Amino acid sequence: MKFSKKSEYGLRALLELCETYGGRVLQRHEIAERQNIPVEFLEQILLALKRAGLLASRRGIRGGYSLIKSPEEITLGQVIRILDGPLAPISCVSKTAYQKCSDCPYAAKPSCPLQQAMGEVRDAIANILDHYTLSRFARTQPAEGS
Amino acid sequence: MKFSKKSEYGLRALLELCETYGGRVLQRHEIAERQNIPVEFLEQILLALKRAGLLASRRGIRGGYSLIKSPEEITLGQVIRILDGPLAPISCVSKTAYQKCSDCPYAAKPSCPLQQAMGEVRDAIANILDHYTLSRFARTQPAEGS
DNA sequence: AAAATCTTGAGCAACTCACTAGACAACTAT
DNA sequence: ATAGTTGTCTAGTGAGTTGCTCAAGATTTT
Repeated sequence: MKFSKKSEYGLRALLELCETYGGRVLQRHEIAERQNIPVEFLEQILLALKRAGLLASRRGIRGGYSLIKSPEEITLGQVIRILDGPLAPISCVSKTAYQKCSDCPYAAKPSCPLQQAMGEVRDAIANILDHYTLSRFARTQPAEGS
Repeated sequence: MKFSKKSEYGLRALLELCETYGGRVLQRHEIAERQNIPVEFLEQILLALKRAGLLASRRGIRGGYSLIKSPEEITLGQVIRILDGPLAPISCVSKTAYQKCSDCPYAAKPSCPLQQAMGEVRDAIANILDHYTLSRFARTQPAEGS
């Protein structure tokens, strides 16, 4: 039930991009250094987020990445689905990527115990992550005491 | 955020063992056939559940496996933790297997946005799975209509 | 003793994860 | 224009995990 470094890095990168939202662009190495992420790996992540429409980028000497959607409109659920795929713990309960399980003897029957239980889990996870906005996420500030 | 075949097979096997709880033992090939699980793989799973104290086994010609804890006392959370490890989506929020994240810049600070969000997810998952008993699980019967 | 079952441990192909490398495209300062 | 700096794309790779198989051994019943 782990979720990947890719999502973790992606969310941490967005934390940085939130701070400069509406202002200047950030270059990959700035984000990578501040968040301690391997720069080439980070790049793939930023590219994926760009293709999904969350980020814009500019090349060249004053280039970099910037958020183009408001942090209020982006949820952690969206980001994780972009980077990690569906949230559902097994694909027969996924709402975004449903797939009938082939080997389960209950697949044909009207109700499957596993589907019932995992459906509840899926809903609980989605309920949190799809309502957790990036702005709330970024607001959890590391109280810089010391 | 997937969880493994191992857990899925384990839970499906326990479904069978619930039905004969208090009665006769079940042999691995019986469970394997009914639930459509590769028999040698199933074996490893049953062994793990035995070592964890959920099952007893007997060798020899009238041998097999049987539940030794009441289905009321076993939760899906327990089973999944035995077979798949901790429920937490990242290890810095695990209650059963906590591990400080090494590369996160917030690790030293009093609060980490990721920890906050993932902690909520962990709690939600655990809250469902640690209260979902095997007996409730097995009660979700495939209404055999047809 | 023989047959059936569980037990243990090793092995393995396929896949995924986390990351790296390198060629290429675009922008911009001069 | 062009050199230099940045993002873009595609492919590759080593380590680890998943899902499963195989073979030899231990234990029980008949």
